[in-house]
Amino acid sequence: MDTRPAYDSTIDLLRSQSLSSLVQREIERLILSGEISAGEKLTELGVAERLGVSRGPVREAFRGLAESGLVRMEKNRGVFVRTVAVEEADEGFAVREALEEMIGRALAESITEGELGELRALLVRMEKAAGQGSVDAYSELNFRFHDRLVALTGNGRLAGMYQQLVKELTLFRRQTLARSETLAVSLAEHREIVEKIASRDPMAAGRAMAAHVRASRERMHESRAIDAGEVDEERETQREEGST
Amino acid sequence: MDTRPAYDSTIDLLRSQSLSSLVQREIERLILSGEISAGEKLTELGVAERLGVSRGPVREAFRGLAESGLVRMEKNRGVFVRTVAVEEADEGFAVREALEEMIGRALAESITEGELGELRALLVRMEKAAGQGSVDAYSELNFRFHDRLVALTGNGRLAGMYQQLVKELTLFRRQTLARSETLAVSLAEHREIVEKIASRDPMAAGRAMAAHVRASRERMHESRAIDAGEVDEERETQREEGST
DNA sequence: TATTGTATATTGTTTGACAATCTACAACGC
DNA sequence: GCGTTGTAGATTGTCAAACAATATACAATA
Repeated sequence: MDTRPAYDSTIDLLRSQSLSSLVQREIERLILSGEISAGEKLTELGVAERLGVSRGPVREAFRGLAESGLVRMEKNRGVFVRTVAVEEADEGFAVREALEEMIGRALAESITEGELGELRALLVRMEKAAGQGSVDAYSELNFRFHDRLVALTGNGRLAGMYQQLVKELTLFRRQTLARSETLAVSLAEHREIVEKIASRDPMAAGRAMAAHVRASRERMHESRAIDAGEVDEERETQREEGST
Repeated sequence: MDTRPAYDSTIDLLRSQSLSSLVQREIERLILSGEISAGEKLTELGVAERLGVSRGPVREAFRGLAESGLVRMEKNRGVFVRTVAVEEADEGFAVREALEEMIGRALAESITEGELGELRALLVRMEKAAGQGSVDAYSELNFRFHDRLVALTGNGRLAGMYQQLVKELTLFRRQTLARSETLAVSLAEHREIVEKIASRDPMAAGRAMAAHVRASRERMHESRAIDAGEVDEERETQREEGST
């Protein structure tokens, strides 16, 4: 009865992964990609039918998502995709600043020439995307850049917390640097980061990372201010979120 | 706000909390208090009968606990209380160092005289406990001290991540500074922290916090080394963990 | 001794059931 | 008209029973 393309090799996957985990990951994907928007209510039956499973695994997935902060469960009312207020986003940015500073310091001491080359290759691609004003491509590379940095530290716990934070901030707004004017600025900051890491100066690298996060947060606030001005009568939760 | 013994008015609680949440919190308590020890296998039926509920809520609780990192789920094998290797604990300490540094910096800029008094009162009690060589009392106060610090930052996200980390480190070893000889050293570090925060020097306060975490990690390693020497033929997972 | 087979326990998932609660809406009284 | 009350329907929270799939322990076999 259920021959949809996306769920073909389900059998193989179920040999190693529980169905609940797959459901959880799928819902997470739907949320982070924006196919399910913030604030939206999720019904057990609705998700269960959409994915072709029963209520049980869906309930379990909900609990996992709630624990990771992507949804909010209200007893007898349902689960809602979490909405992140700007104040919460600021808190997240503050923590991220501390983590990125730590990443910068660590990498300045441990990075290899090969890894530096990898980062510089990413920079080249970011430069190209920025030159073309391609916000989507740049954002994707930007994400990859930071993800790679934290991975290079070799600290799994750090990477886990970092990604948890990024998910939340993604939830807040999927286009932090939506304006193509800011791409060049952002790119320069990334160059500075790589440069400081390459100089093997932990404090300088940490400062560059922290400064970048602070600047990102500022850009986020500016974007918000601009949007608020344009829309004027702003109804934040209902506004259409542009696709990426 | 919630000063009831524990299981007084279960009915009231169920009005606002789902049974799964309560089960999850109870299992978490059992784990962190050591009543369930690291590495132990938890069966759905066993926990369900122990708490007088059915398998469903227990499964959900397990998923929540797995997401928060306290248990590990292996498909078709069961859930196990997570064991934290020393390498993982080190990763945790590294992240905690970054977070505590952030806390120190923030508090140096925002703390009030009243809050400082509160911290100094805690220091007095810690001094007393250290003087009596009461490791248990000191550890408890130590925990309260740091918990209070992060709360004073007003950054909820930071507090959340911090507590998540502390839970994991608790899981690793419930007695980090088990040796009464180190209490005085630890106390001095805490005094230094309060002093630097009081001096309103963010960088100095951050450094004091970071240094304290590094020293704590060192003490943890020393304790381990001593234990290993005593036990010699060390079988880490089976060794008796001292109460508290 | 190593391998294979088998019994048992546990997990993973489904289904059905039902009480509790929320939500929306209609009926009612003022 | 407007606030209150009542009711119906939907959804959640929990339980229970069932069964396939898998893991584990142990016996049988080569």
